[in-house]
Amino acid sequence: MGASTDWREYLPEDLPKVLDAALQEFAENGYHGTSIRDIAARAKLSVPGLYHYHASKQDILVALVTTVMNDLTTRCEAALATATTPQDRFDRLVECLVRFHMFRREAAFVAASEARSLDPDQRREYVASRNRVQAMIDEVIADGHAGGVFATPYAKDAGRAITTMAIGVASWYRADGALSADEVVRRQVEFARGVVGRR
Amino acid sequence: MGASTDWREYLPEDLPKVLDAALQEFAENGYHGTSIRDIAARAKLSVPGLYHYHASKQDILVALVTTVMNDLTTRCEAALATATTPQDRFDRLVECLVRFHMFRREAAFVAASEARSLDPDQRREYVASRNRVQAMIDEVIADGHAGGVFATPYAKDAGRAITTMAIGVASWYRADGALSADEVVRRQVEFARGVVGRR
Amino acid sequence: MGASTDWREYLPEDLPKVLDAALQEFAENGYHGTSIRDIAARAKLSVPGLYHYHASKQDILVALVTTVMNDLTTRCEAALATATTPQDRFDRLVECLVRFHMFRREAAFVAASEARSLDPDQRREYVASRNRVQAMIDEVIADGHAGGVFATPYAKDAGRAITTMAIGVASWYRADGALSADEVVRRQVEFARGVVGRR
Amino acid sequence: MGASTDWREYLPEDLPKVLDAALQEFAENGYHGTSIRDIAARAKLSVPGLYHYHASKQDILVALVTTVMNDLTTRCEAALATATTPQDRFDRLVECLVRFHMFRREAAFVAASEARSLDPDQRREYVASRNRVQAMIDEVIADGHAGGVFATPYAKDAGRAITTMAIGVASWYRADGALSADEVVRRQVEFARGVVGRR
DNA sequence: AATGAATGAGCCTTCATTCAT
DNA sequence: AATGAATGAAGGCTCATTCAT
Repeated sequence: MGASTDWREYLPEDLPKVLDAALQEFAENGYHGTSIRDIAARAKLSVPGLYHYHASKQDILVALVTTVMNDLTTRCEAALATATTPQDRFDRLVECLVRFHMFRREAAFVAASEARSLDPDQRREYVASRNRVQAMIDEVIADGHAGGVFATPYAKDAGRAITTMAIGVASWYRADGALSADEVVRRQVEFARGVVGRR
Repeated sequence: MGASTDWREYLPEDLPKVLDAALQEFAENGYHGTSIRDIAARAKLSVPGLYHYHASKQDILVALVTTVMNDLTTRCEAALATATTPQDRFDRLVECLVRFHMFRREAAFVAASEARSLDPDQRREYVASRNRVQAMIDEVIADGHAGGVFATPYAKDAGRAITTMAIGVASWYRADGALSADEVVRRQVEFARGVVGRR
Repeated sequence: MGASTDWREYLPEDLPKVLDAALQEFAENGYHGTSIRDIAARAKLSVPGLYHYHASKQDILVALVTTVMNDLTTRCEAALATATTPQDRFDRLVECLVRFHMFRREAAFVAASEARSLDPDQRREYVASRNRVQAMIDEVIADGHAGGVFATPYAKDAGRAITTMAIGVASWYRADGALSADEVVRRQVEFARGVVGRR
Repeated sequence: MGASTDWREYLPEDLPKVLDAALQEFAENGYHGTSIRDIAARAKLSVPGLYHYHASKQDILVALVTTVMNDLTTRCEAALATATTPQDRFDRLVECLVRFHMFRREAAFVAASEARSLDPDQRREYVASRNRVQAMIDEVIADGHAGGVFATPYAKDAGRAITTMAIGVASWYRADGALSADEVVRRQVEFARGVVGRR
């Protein structure tokens, strides 16, 4: 399978059952609103059974966030890999961000909203990860501006606006919504293009 | 004081000390991550002293969210009140949303992120409130499109994208940042204009 | 009004409003199940307003129990005062006990059930009071047996059985029940006579 | 072991340690006067250790009351089972009631005095249970009256008086008292016989 | 005489976590 | 590998009581 298509493909998430259970619970009630017993119950495990897989509640959040961010980073890199023109790179990266927040809804949402519940060290790693993705889009926009393609000279602000929009998609998108996934993507990309402007 | 300028003015937030303390704590650690003792300590009160003012932890969150949403709604209505052309209405509403999320940062953030921690009834009220604001922007965009001013036919999607962006500002804006407040507003309005497009 | 009829007469209880409120609450929920706020609310007083009348919650219970026991003792003495024959003394004393537990239902019940919630000193006084009444009936029965009127040689056991029965009346008697008060009294006296036996 | 003697036999109560601890505490200080910490301490458990066995303080009371009432009901039925004549049935039932309140002193006392601390549903069940026992004695007395054995036509009132007396025994009986257990029983049965009268 | 505000101590319950079996 | 039993710490909340006004 070519790397150029990989980043668009979303198989049903295949998390270990503990992480899957934790993901659902964290998405619904937040990290602090979820007890280890809630997770164990959802995973159909006894509490000590759960500790067999993970050393602590924090450890579960870390595993989850790490998995999500790795997935996102890998896909973003793949999305950029095969594109050459700034416009192409921009379009693909935005599409990648949007798709990720559509098809990895809960995971993306939990990572974004529960990052603050991470212990300092892990939070730093998360932030670094986020920043890496943010840097990709900032750079693409700056390049596009330098290349006379994008109007906005505020690459960083525009980049932040665009990632914010993409993250927001995780809050409302449902697979069974009125629009097809591709149409949702198309519109979001169009909005993002509007943010950077044409020259 | 003219109603037309009111919505731009942000005096230092003047919450009762308990609500102020709760606001800071919720903003930093979330509703479930904050204990009633944390709030009492920050408010320099004993725990029962706190219960003298509020019947429960949930009650505090409700008071907070209600205050925020009333403030936001009132300002948005004021922002629209004196404007007539679609473009003007759009610009003012976006400016209003952005300013609110800049100068009522914590409150806006807490309302948005802890709505899920509200009891069902209060959550419904919050959602209704949110929807009222959302309807304002959707309508302005739809009007602008009908009037040949805005390019996008996707009023609802664009509206959602724009409020998402505005909410996002609450996550990073700091009064002591590099840009002046007015410059931040200017750029965000420009991005929002890009989302709906010119015709 | 002659002392000989006094002990049969029960005007509507005329307790100070705080004691009355406390009485109802203690009767319904017990001393430990009642909060000072419950009492204040029922008495339509603020909490400090209540402390204006009584130094403590315990103080209220003491006032209540003391009042009840004084009333009971006085009535029992009055009931015995005008009677001469053992049978007469027995009948009147039993009638007095029964009536008291009918018409001072809550008070008698609270005194009996919450004596254990009294501080040691007050508890001792209560017990002494109870014992005084108990001694009256025991003595009457013993006299009756010595005089060849009552069959039972177990004055103390019979006395205890009879007071127990009388106290029990407070648990079920209602002024609006099927039987007239006098009929209830008549039957209870008959049972008591059965306990001591005829000779 | 013959069913006919079973109901007279009282082995040392063999409650689970938590229930046993709760029983002693409730007997001494009442339900509301007892804290979960008191129970845990007496049971030599930590507080959460206690919650491993029971879901709540109320749950403990329910378990206790249910156990007591089942025991009482079973014994009363057994006591009646082998008797045929009204007098025999009466004697045995009274003996059974008295013995129960002697040898299950605390439990019987707690059930009777803390029924009001039960949640409404459980209270209803308790009352139903009590009523079942009450109905047994009422019926026996009524039968005896109909059969010309007992004088009293007031079966229900007499029944109530007798159960009241029996319950009262729980308040004062001590195994190390002056009288033998059998003598206590004998006297109480004699009193009860007096209440219903001979014909 | 009466009240709003306040508190130390304690309430029942649940937390994340561990350990013997 | 899996579970029942256990715990120190902390959760939200209420207690009886006091004091400034």
